[in-house]
Amino acid sequence: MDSVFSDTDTSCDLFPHTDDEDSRGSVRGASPQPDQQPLQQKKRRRGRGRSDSTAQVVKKNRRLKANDRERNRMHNLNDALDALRGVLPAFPDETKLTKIETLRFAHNYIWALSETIRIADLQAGKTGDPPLLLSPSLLVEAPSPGSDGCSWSSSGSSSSSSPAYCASSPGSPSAPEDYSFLQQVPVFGFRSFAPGIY
DNA sequence: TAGGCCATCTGGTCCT
DNA sequence: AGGACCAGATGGCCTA
Repeated sequence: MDSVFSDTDTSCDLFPHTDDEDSRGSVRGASPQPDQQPLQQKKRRRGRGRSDSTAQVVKKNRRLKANDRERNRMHNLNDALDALRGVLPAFPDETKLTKIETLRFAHNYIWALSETIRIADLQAGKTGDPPLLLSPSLLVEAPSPGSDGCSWSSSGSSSSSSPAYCASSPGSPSAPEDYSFLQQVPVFGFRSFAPGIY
């Protein structure tokens, strides 16, 4: 009963007809423009139907092009988000992260990795040994750094300060040697590792 | 069935 | 002028 319009109800395709009444608002009705209606009425009163309709067609075409660009823009954004999901630790049975979860998880993951590097550097400084390489077991299924152009160096900006929305993050090791927060990722899954921002 | 997530449309604003 | 970016609105789909 519901779907009078299919899920792909892109009005671009469904409303090719150039109706004078301009089906705007009949379906969407998103933002009722109080100014628009009087304007149209004013134009209509002038009786220049032909030129006005061409203006409307031009306007409509511009809108359709803008819609298309906006759609592509959002698709690009989603592609970037998918790429980000791809470099995050993943598990087959884990459901796909939502957009906000992906961003939060990536943020916390980067923070955890930089913490690991910072701690390793600290330990290396104490012992005089060369800096420890990250054990693969620490970064469970983590992507190989730099394999996708990511710069992985700590670059001196080892901000150990977890951002405000990471304060309650499980990725806050209680002890300097405690790396378990990274290993917890597969244990508890992403959603526990991607805490809310609040 | 309610709520969350998502895609799309749309108008406004800023930038080139 | 046209494109990019943004935020609000809307409706569909899915899951608990």
